[in-house]
Order: sequence, then C-alpha cells, then structure tokens
Amino acid sequence: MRRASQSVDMKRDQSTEEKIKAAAKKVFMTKGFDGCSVRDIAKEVGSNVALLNYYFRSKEKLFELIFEGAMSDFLQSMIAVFSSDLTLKEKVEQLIDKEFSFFLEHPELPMFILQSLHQNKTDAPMPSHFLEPIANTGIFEQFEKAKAQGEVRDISIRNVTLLLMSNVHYPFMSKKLTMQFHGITAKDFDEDLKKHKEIVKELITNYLFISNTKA
Amino acid sequence: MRRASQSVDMKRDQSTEEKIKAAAKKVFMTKGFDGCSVRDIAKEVGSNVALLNYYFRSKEKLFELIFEGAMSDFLQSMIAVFSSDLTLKEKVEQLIDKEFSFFLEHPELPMFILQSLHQNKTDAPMPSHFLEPIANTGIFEQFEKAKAQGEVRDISIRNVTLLLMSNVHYPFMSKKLTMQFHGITAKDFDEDLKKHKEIVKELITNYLFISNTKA
DNA sequence: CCAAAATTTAAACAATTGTTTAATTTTTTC
DNA sequence: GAAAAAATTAAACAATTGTTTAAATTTTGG
Repeated sequence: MRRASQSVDMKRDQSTEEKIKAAAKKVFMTKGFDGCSVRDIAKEVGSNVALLNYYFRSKEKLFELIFEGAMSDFLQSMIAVFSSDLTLKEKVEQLIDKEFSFFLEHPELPMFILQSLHQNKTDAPMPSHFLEPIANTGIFEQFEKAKAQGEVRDISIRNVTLLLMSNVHYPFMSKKLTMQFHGITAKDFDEDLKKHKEIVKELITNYLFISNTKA
Repeated sequence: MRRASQSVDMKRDQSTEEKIKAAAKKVFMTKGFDGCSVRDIAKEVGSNVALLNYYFRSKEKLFELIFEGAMSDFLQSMIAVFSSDLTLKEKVEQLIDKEFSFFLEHPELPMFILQSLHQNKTDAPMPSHFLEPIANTGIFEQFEKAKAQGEVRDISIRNVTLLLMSNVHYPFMSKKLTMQFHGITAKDFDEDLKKHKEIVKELITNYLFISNTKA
C-alpha cells in the first residue's frame, strides 16, 4: 500500500509531494531542523502529519532532501558564472553581482546551510556531484594560469574562496545583529547591503588583480 | 524556600550556580537553544534537572543569561582596542589581530550569536550597556575626523563595520562548509585562517586608508 | 547542637515530540 | 462501475519535552 516517493509513478499526483517539500523548505529554512516539529510543517501544508511520513519516511529524510536542494541552489549560482567565457576579473565581478542578487531572493540560505553543517544536521560529506560541476568549469585552471602570468596576486584559491564567501554570505546572515548594533531599520540595512556589494567588488578586484597600467 | 538567584546571598555556595552556567554555556553554544534539552545540561552538570529551574526558573531564562554573557564577550574584544590611544589604522589592524585570536579561543561564538538572533531566540533589542561602551571610546568621532582630513576613504562607519565583521566572523562560521568544499582537514583550514587574517589586514587597510606617499 | 533555611533529589505532571496503525476516502484500472 | 491501488485521515504509540511538587539532604546561624 505504501510507497516511498519512487520515481516510478511520476504520473501520479505530484502536487501533494511538492506542497510538502515547499512547506518543509519554508519551515526548515526559517526555524531550523530542531526549531520545528513535523506538525508545524503539516500545518503549513494544511494536512495531516502522517502524510509527511507517507511520502518521506521520516523528518530526518525530509530534511536531508531539503538540505540537499538548498545546497544545490547555494552552489548553483556560482557555476553559471564560472562556466561563461569571461576573463577572470569579469568572472569575479559577475560572481559578486550574481551572488548578491541571488541571496537577495534567498536571504535565509547562507544561515541555513552554515548552521545545518555546524550542528551536523547532515552527516554525509558534500557529494561530488555538487563540487565536480564547479571544477569542470575550469575555473581553477584559469586562476592558476592568471597567477602564473602575473595578472593575479600570489594567493591560494582557497583563500580567494574564503574572501569571497565571507563578504558575500555574511551580510545576509548578520542582518539582525547589524540592525541592532547600529539601531537601524531593515530598509537602512538593505541600503548598506547595496553599498557593501560595490565596496567588495572594488576591494577584492583591486587586491587580487595586479594593474599593468602602472604609470 | 525558593530563591531565584538574587544577589542577596552571594556568600552562599556559588559553585553550583556557576557549574550550571558553565554547562549551559557549553551545551547551548554547541547545540543551540532548540538543539538541546534541559536534561542534556543537567547531565553535563552531573546533577538533577530540577536544579536548573531552582536556580534559573526556566530554560528560557537560563538561555537569556548565557546569551547576554556571550554577546558581552562578543563585543568586549572590540572595546579594548578602541579605547586605546592608537591611530585609526593601528586600531583597525589591532582589531583584526585581536578578534582573530579571540575567536580562535571561542570559535563557536559568532555562529551562536548570529543564529540565536536569526531565530529570535532573544526578543529584547541589544541593551544600551553593550553599545554605549563602544560609542564612549570615541572611535566613531576618530573615524569621522580621519575621513574629514582625507586620511580615510569616504565610506560610512556602518559599511566599515560590515566589512570587518564579514571577514572576521564568517571564517569561524564556515569551517565545516569550507572543509567540505575543498576537501581539506581542520589543520589545513587553520592554516588558511592564519593566511586569511593577514590578507584581510592588508586588504582592508589598503582600501580604507589613503596613502600620502603618492610618488 | 538544633531548628530554620537553603540545597538537592526523585518522581510525577501535562504537553509535545516523531512515528505507526488502521480505517476511510479518493483515484486508477480494466 | 466494481475491484484494486493510492492517498489521506484520525487516533494512538511510546518517548521526550520543560516544569512542578514534595520529600530528603545539607548548610547555616544562634
């Protein structure tokens, strides 16, 4: 009688399963795994608790699904930029722009990802199907080449990543802290965000790329 | 018969109350408010659950106490630097150094603060006794003065703060993500951290401070 | 040393947790 | 349109949650 969301019967009503996923995403993202009950999610769906287990077996399984999707989104926005055929500098600038507009649409994502990992809500290491697409864009080679040619400062790709992530993820995680810290409104903060993006773009490109217009 | 940790009887055994606070801090910091039960904390203390309520009335009250302490620590490390009589540039450099060594000792702090605020685990706005000491150091005036004198780029203090916090807090929050992302060990990451600190120091001071040795 | 106060404990509380069962309703299939 | 399958529900489950009660123990003060 029971099924467990096999892809055999894709023809069957998809909307319930999708509705649950959407509700779970919303609730998990805002309250975290520990911060919500399956009944919270069921209420958001507008139906019974047992239905969640009918489709997804357990709260944990449902969470893992949502988390994987979130992680996918999280990394997706990078890939598009990297796989274009721009110069490295253009890619960095575009990455910052794209990441900012992406996180403006999904402001809870960085906090959700980082805190889920922090509290080991997911045990599995990041699956290679997340990372390979990035590596496959050839961005790492492009970077090493630019470094060898003296276009780019001698800095490891890992440190570049940390630099970019810090300045792109953190602002969206720190909204409440920053608002309280400066006693400003959400509107004020959003203005600061815009400015921050421009600052970061100039800051990082200036630092990374060695200008050959020296005089 | 009951008391609620009034400061009247400070003479009385302080060690139990302190032991509970220490255990609560440890557990809350690693698992979050929702991620632990009061029995987890009691087990960490090595005693009964009822004792927590005896001293702190409720899980929430205990949490608020721990959170306030954490927030205090969180901001404290800034104040020491700001109230010294260094130049602005020296203060920024010192701040980055001090924050990094502080968070090396308390790596969970940024995540704990940000995620507690994010999920509204504390309703009260940041008390002024946290912020006033910072304002009282005169750091804001020093900054505006340096800006007026052309020593510092035209940028708002709020954006400077966001820039600094991004680069100082985020790395400690992103350890798991970064390790998975690059497939590196904790040791590798700690090396990256050191390097990141130096990069950020150069990056930010270069950007903020206008060099007058122009030729 | 002894009563009073403070501390600590074990046990129970009602509510909530994730999950399962079994019955019911809806949809599909022939 | 009737039998079979799938979807949905209500109800119950045992376990865990935060909190309270009342009894037991320890510490204090005269």
